Amino acid sequence: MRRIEDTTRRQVTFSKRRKGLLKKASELSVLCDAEVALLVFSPRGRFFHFASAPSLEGTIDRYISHTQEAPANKKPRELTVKQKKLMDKISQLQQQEKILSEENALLLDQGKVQHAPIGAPAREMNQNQHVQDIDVDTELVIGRR
Amino acid sequence: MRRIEDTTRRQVTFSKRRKGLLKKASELSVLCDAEVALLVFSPRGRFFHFASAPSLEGTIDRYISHTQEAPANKKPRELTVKQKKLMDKISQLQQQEKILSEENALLLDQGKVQHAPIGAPAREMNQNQHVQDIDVDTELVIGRR
DNA sequence: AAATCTATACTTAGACT
DNA sequence: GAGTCTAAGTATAGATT
Repeated sequence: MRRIEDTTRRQVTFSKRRKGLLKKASELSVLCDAEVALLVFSPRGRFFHFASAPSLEGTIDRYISHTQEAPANKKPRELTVKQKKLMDKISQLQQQEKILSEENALLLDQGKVQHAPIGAPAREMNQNQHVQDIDVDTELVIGRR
Repeated sequence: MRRIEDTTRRQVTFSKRRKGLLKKASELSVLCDAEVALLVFSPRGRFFHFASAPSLEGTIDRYISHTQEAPANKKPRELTVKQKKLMDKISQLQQQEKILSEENALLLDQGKVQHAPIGAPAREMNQNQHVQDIDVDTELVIGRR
């Protein structure tokens, strides 16, 4: 099976098979109670799709969630530099969050009890400021239309 | 055309038609030089897919870019699904951090207490549950483990 | 580009392994 | 669950409008 070289024949075949594929996708979802999403870009960039769920985005989101639950096959070597930066940012934020949580817990404790717990005061408060800001453009976050 | 009620028949049909659908998706992409992505969730949540492009996420990204109309809004053309997830996670963490910071400031002000030593385990601080946890695979984090 | 027609190839339900 | 077989139904290439 090869690409159809004749442009006219290819376009006609694309139209016919696309229609058939969409129909079969629909049938699978109905007969078998499956959630099906189909995305097709023509060679010239026109977009066609089918989604059995109320929205295509819904199924895409489900896929995204699904992949998050399967961490086993992820390889760090596939990551782009940008993604590394984002994950460093996450690490940093998680660290800050941990520090703030601990601090809050202690403050709450002090409020109830009359004195601070007798723990080793390892760090100072303004240690928080020492966490370097990683310059990730979080303006980009929106993403889901 | 209706859902097949008999469980065994439905499962067999799902298996057969799924295979046929994936094949036809592949054929369309090859014969007509189209970019095709197919996502299928079985009734029990198992995931199957086909992608003619190197990755399913690539086609999803193309769709996302495609739906982003306005050029006025500077949209990331190359935003991958992974990056989307990471940035969602960052948003979430930033939100949590803000909440914690405010709470912290409030506690300091109210109690007029000294800076607390850091390091005690955080307890009973998880009233912040209204921030929904986005399940990003932080196993991917590099160089922090 | 799309609709119709038709011969043929392909897919598939059901039964069985 | 997956592979095989087969009859019957379906999809589709090519021609035509």
